[in-house]
Amino acid sequence: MTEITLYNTVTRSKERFDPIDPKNVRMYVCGPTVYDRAHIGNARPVIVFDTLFRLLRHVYGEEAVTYVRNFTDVDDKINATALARKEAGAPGTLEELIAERTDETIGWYHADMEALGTLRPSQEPRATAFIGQMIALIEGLIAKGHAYAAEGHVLFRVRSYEQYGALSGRSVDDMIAGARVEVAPYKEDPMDFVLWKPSTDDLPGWESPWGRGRPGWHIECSAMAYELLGERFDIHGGGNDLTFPHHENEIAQSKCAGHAFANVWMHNEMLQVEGKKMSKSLGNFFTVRDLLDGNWSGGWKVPGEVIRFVFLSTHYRKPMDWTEAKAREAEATLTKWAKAVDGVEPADTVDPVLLEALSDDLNTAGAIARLHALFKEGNMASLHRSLTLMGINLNALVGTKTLNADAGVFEVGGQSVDMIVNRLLEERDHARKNKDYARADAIRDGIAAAGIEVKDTADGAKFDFPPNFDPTKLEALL
RNA sequence: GGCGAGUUGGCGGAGUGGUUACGCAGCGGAUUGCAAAUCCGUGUACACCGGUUCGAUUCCGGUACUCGCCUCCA
Repeated sequence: MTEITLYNTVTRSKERFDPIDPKNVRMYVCGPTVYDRAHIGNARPVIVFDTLFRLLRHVYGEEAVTYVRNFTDVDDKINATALARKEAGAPGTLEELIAERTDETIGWYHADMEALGTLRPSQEPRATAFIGQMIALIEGLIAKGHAYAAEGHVLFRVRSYEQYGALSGRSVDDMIAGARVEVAPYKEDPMDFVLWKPSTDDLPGWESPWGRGRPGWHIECSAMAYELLGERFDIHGGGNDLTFPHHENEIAQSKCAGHAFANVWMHNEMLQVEGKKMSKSLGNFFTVRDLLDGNWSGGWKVPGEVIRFVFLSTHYRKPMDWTEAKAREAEATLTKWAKAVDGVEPADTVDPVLLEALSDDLNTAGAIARLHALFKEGNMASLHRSLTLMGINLNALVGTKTLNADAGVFEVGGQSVDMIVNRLLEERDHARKNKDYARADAIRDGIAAAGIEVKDTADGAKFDFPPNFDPTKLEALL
């Protein structure tokens, strides 16, 4: 049995992973709040934990691993989005808005994440399907003195849980000294956080012992993890920004409810773009869809496999910088490998060096170094198998773009650009055959002036349209 | 202010108490009408200051800088 080592935030060290039950390995990862498209920062935990999911399935068997990732579909931001849409006169109820994002077949989230080569989790619960369980959990906490109702709210009594702060390494007193905690009149203590809050008639709400209301954010995950994975499970994951308060609060709620909860806590580091925190004001905020569609500062369509590869090239516990240069490099590497493994059957067994790297706290960068080595050794069957294990499917990258691809949208003088370039390249071919290299190079240089690079391959001349392509320059050649 | 993470060659990015990471770029060569692609070869870097040690980039302490969290942002 392959030994897996994982870094546990609780102990701040790498530990050997010992599943509670090797035939039933359980992992919970906090999923998205579906108020908008997933941005590329959201994609990091999705890719990281998908890679872990694949590794666990490889080691313990596909049927032995349960991976739960929730949708938070009750939240103030969602309400705000729905309200904004209503005020703009756009059709669609709140429920339709949520479905647009989460639906199994048409939802944005699945479409975007699957483009990144991620498997569907075993279960993807929506928080609103577990309101009853949340209420039961809250009632239990009240009965044990860990929570109290006040003015339609129910609050968790943080001081009643001595271990509070253990995960994030901070003390309650220090946090209060930070003076940024919300002080509401109904709170016994400034640190107490909301388990349940009242809803007005125009907001989503459910009947409860404390009146019509909706759950707080943290209780959702405690309730769903307990319901779907049991009172004790193996791994709980999420972004490092969730460590506090979200995960700290989950632990407090679940432990006080009498659950052992998660053994290992894993957190991925944050992502930046071109060296800066992603933000709309800096113009470096992209959704996954923006990248896939070429609607970002790089201006070109980044294949999902390339996005995945860029993410995997940095260890998950280190800050990662998304840059166009990295995306270019990744694309070049994957294109090279795609040609190499095209038509090659994957090996039956996984390369042990690669598996060892992945098993060492998901050392994906080390694993990629091994991929390079396999390529250099010419072991394409093993390379293919390794890529598959890491969720990198290169089928979409096989073959270069040829003359007719993506070209029809440009027109010069009423003729489509692919027609023009095709004709010019035919003329160039003719010139080359007649050893009229001056004419051949003049044509290539002319096309290059428009930003199109022409390369001769074994299958004839090929070219790509770069982002700075300027079709008007072709007029000089007509 | 409190807590935490990080600082590796031109760039990206692993790892290790003493031996080449790896990739990209660059440089040299092969091949090619010329380019491109491909192939071969080529690079002793680990923020700073102390300490431990026979020996530290790797362990310990401090300094500087960067970043994150402390606001229901992955």
